[in-house]
Amino acid sequence: MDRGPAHHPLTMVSRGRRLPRSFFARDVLEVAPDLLGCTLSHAGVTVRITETEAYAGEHGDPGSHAFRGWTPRTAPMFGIAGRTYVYFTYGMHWMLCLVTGHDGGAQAVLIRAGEVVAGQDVAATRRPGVREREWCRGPARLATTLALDGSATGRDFCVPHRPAAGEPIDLVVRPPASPPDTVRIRTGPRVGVSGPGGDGAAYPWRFWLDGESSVSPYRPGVIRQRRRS
DNA sequence: GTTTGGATTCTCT
DNA sequence: GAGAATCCAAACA
Repeated sequence: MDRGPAHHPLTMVSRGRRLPRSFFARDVLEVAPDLLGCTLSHAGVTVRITETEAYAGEHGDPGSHAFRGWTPRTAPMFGIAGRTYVYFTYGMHWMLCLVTGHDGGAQAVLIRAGEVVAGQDVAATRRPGVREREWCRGPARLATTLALDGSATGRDFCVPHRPAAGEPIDLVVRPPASPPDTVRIRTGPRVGVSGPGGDGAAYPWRFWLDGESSVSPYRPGVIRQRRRS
């Protein structure tokens, strides 16, 4: 398969249009790198995606939440591609995943980092005292800057949605403003995944744009010692 | 019912 | 670099 810009899937999508479900209904290992450079808009802030991670779902990926099968929390991952899976972790952080692959395959792309390209004034109010470069440097920071939490999980972002007062705010994923920069895409082990799923040789499923300052630093997964009470 | 550990971030040294 | 913060989902008895 030719992965050059001329035959890149994103060249088939009009600028400014949201990415169609067919873009997400592909294997997660194709979608994750293709999302680099795309923009994500929610609640008045637009972020250009610079780092993603692929999670292959129920079968064959021990690092995925879906590895143990369907649970109420992971239910959105088992739905159709083009929906969100927003989950809570470490007692304080929300993270955004985009569901991909065939229906029920439980594949998802974790959006790890990005660069704010619009709505800087809004972002600044959500990240007071934080330097702009750090606003979306890490999945939980990105979710905070985009005002994403559990109310956004399971939402279909492939269809236009005009929210009424009090309804969730629309989420939109659009293709890059310029042709995809496939040359700069790098791969490596996933961040913070403990156990076999964090094996970079078996699962080099983290993708980022080389040279981007917003890309989060790599940390291997660790088993934390529980605090004594 | 209890226990365990987490796809992280922030602060302090 | 080390350690703390924080609470939920899932596993287990």
